[in-house]
Amino acid sequence: MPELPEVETVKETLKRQILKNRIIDVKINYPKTIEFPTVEEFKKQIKNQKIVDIKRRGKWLMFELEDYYLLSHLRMEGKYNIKPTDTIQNKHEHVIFVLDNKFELRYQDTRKFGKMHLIKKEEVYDRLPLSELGLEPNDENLTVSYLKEKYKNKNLPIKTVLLDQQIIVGIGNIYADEILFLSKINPLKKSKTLTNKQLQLIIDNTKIVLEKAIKAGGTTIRSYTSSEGVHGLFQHELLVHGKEGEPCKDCDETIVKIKVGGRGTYYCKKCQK
DNA sequence: AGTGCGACCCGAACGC
DNA sequence: TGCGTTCGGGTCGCAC
Repeated sequence: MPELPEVETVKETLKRQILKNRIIDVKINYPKTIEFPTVEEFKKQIKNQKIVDIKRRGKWLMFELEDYYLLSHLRMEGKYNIKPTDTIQNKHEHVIFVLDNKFELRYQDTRKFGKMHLIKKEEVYDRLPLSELGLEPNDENLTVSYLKEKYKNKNLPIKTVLLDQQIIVGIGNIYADEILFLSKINPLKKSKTLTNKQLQLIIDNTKIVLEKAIKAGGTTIRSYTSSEGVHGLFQHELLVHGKEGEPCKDCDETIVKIKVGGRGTYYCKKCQK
């Protein structure tokens, strides 16, 4: 389940592997992965493009090519494998980028939820999916007044708005629980009723949780070998998420699980009033 | 406009 | 080699 830290780790790993390689062909085994443009246009346009750089915006991986950006969202289970051309394809490798060095970059996604876009470089930030994204967690413009403005017309629980990628990018279901636990805020609390102090705590803890997870992703990533996938691991220490029935790390109260906006939500009733 | 929910997927976990 | 059902995760599209 890649969230921002996992995407960051994948980005760094791939940069060490495939920069400067040229895509000489692409095979698309599951066409619905390609969201834009059409599969035929996608194939035609990406052919013979060199991979110049790899970036990230929110949870989107951005392969910078010569004329295009290839945007790739891993959703829950997307990962990239780099394998020699003659390696048998496994059944979950849906998009195969044939490189000019006898290797292939293969997008593997068991759940088939991941999406790709191929967009002209000059347009990439001005059109979907990147145009609507909110601030990166480490953006200096992420302030209490920014959140106040964004939250003022919403009547939703803070847990729900933390997942809104149009406000802050990169927070997924797991990290949202962790951020609220550290901030001692009830996930059901309406976001527009939060105090300045609580909003500042959310900002601080968002940065802390995501940066810590990026570091953990960097240290636990499996190194690439020909038979192994390149993918982010999610192995850092979680405080509340998934801990239903276990004692709170702070007060020993039993962690409970509820649904907020349809999403499994874990919290401590005593610490997060 | 904001809000809620089903759809998209399939492996794992669960219930019997 | 048990089998059918439920769940979850991020995002979008649709209905209200």
